[in-house]
Amino acid sequence: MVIQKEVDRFAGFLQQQGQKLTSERAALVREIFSTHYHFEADELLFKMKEKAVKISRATVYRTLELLVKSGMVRRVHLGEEHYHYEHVTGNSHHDHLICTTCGSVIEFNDPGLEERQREICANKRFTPTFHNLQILGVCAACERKGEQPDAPDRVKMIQVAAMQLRK
Amino acid sequence: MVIQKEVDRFAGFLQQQGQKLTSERAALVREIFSTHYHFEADELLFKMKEKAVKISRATVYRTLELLVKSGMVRRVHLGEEHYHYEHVTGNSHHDHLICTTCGSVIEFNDPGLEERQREICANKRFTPTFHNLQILGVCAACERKGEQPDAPDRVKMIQVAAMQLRK
DNA sequence: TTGCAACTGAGACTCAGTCTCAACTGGACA
DNA sequence: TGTCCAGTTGAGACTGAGTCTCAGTTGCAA
Repeated sequence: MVIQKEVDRFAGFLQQQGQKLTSERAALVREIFSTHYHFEADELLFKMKEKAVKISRATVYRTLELLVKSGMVRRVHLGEEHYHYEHVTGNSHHDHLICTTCGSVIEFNDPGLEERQREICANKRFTPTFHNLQILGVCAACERKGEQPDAPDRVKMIQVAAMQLRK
Repeated sequence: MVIQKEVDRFAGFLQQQGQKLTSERAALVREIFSTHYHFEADELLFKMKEKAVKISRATVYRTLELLVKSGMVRRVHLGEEHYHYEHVTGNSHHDHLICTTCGSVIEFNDPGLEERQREICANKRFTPTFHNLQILGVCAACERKGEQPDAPDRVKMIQVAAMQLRK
């Protein structure tokens, strides 16, 4: 099973660091790699509570940090909000088109763009390690519907749920 | 004087909105357009206190919002931290190379890169309105010195100052 | 068993940014 | 002048994402 492979990969990383794979950490890895691609820390916390898996906020953040360290998860800024995370499958770096109307995120990878960036860095004698490109705009579906920009329902829902969790 | 031109431009925008140019707003515009290019809200607050100009945190944020609305200032993410702002002179859009060692920010504008992005959007039937590209890495000076990544002193200094301000 | 390091949850804390509200300002009008 | 009123201000409370602390738990090796 693909997800188990990711759990094992994480276990290997932890072992290297003299750390352990606990049931909480395994559950988080499974959740991250099974259902969603881009997610927020609070969203993850909410999903775990929903599934009656008892995990604290601190553990979620701690595990995300370890996953980022291991290279299995990446921290990204989507639009102007707080952090989002995305899991990394293989080595495929990609960038994001973000619809400001419905909040949907389209990923893309363009070798030409990457090559041009390398040239720019070379010209400026800058050694790049990572880059982050977001293009904000309106997706084809919203363009057709002619909808006005608004906070997407999914985001609102998660925010409300997260607030209730904290009480 | 160039700065006065910016103050007048902001006054014109405010008038359009049925709002007024107060001495606090003018002082903030002068500060923003006179000395620094990229700045943080707290850094601005600190500079105003240094100059014995009494302006509250709320007013700083309110004025920044108005400046962003007017198109004279842009909100950007540099690296992984909170918001930064930069003032917009003319229409020159640009992107950022961010040195993770010394924290310096190098701006660049590359028409080829912009063109490639437009092509990608066209392919995906996505209508772009704005984009945001940060390339993280090590600048030439730090590469020469062979320094280790660290939080830049300037940033630390501002953080300490901002904390003391809040007391 | 015991010792010990890694780990956990609960909740306090931090900090950038927002909101609220009473007080102030300055122009319009009587 | 006086007063009305919309726009603005500062002080400080509040919000929410993320971090830190600490006492209790777990699980492995000796």
